[in-house]
Amino acid sequence: MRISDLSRRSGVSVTTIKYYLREGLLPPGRQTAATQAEYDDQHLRRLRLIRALTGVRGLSVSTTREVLDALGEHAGDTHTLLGLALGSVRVGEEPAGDAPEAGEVRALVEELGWDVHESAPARATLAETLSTLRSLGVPVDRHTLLPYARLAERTAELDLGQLDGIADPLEAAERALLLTVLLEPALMALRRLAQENESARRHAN
Amino acid sequence: MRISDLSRRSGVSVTTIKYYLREGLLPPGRQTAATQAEYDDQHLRRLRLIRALTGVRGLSVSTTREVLDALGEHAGDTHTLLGLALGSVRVGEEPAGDAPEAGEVRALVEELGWDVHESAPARATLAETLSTLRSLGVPVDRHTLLPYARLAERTAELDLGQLDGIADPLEAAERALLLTVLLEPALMALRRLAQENESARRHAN
DNA sequence: GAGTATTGGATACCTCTACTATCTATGTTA
DNA sequence: TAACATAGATAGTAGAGGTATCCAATACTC
Repeated sequence: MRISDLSRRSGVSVTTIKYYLREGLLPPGRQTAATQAEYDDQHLRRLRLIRALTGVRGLSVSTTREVLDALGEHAGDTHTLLGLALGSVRVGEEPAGDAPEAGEVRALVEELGWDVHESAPARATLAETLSTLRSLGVPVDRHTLLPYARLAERTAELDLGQLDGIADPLEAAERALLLTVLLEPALMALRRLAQENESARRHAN
Repeated sequence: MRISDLSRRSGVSVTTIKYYLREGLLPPGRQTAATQAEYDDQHLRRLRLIRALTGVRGLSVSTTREVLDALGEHAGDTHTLLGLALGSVRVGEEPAGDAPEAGEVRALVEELGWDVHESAPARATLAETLSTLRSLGVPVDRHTLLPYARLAERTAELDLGQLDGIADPLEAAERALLLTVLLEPALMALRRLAQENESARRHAN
């Protein structure tokens, strides 16, 4: 398959594909001559994945590259991979600009009895959200978050349940990534609809 | 309060405040002379809100403006307001580029017994996600989403429960907005941590 | 085997977003 | 009254995410 075929079958322009190649999102094709290279179904699949992550979820090109690199490196290690996706990716070490709420997040995690890495970026996200909401006068603390966390546990069970029975580790890793990242807007959309419904119910009384 | 005080107390530079004024994110101050205007605590509050929406949640300036406008217009109408936030805002009419999955989303909503607007943008988000995941070979349908939706119902109950006992309608509207939009990254962070925990549990067996 | 089209690779350019800087006429403050 | 702040206008900037063009080498088409 040449670049024009790849373009036609993916709906992505040749210049954009070249851009992705330059940016290292897409691995180079197999060179058959000085000005010719062969691409295969892996490339097509990767290209669709790129468009899904940048389009649906709005990941930046550089974040997408990190996620895809991690996918390749940790293909056998679904457990590690699950900690890597989303905007809060930061595969390497992060600055960790500690919010004062970090301790409260730790207490929450302890109360939940969760076994999660101390360095998980999601912890910082939680602390930052708590801090921001409080500065705006919204009273939230770990007791507010606890019931949400219990629901998150059940969500995670559903997520992991969907990976059962996938033998190929690369495929399992890729599916984990897709379910984690691409399902996010869908879950938020469901929440929005549920809020509307719940609001209607309450006003009906 | 003059613009420099507003800047100092909010941590936002004077030039950026001027930019927000120009863009209509921040209402103009009360003019006291040709080159002087007074700002008050409302402006400070609004400014903090702007930074929270654009910073934490990453909303664009134009989306933020739409959300804030909606906040003012529908202050008394929390029910309507709840349908407006997030990246999928689109307060006005949207193009509605129907995915073929729209019918499936309708069936799901019906099965759930939810009372939600036919035009809710979250429906399109769901349909688009289904479509994208399928094109990548992930088998998802409304039966997959149903248990997630049940959890979303319980999340929405928690959300709405936090608005109880707020008398002032503008305040209730603002809090609804904050909880809907700013809690999103936190909920996704909880899900990530829960996934990690669940993954660890399963591997321990 | 000639002529036309396509390709990989390099470089320049473009559009949009979110600011940032500068200028001017007017005000305020010490 | 001199130094400094302010509103409002206009222009400039940096980064992201492409897009367009050029070139020499190669591949199909007759």
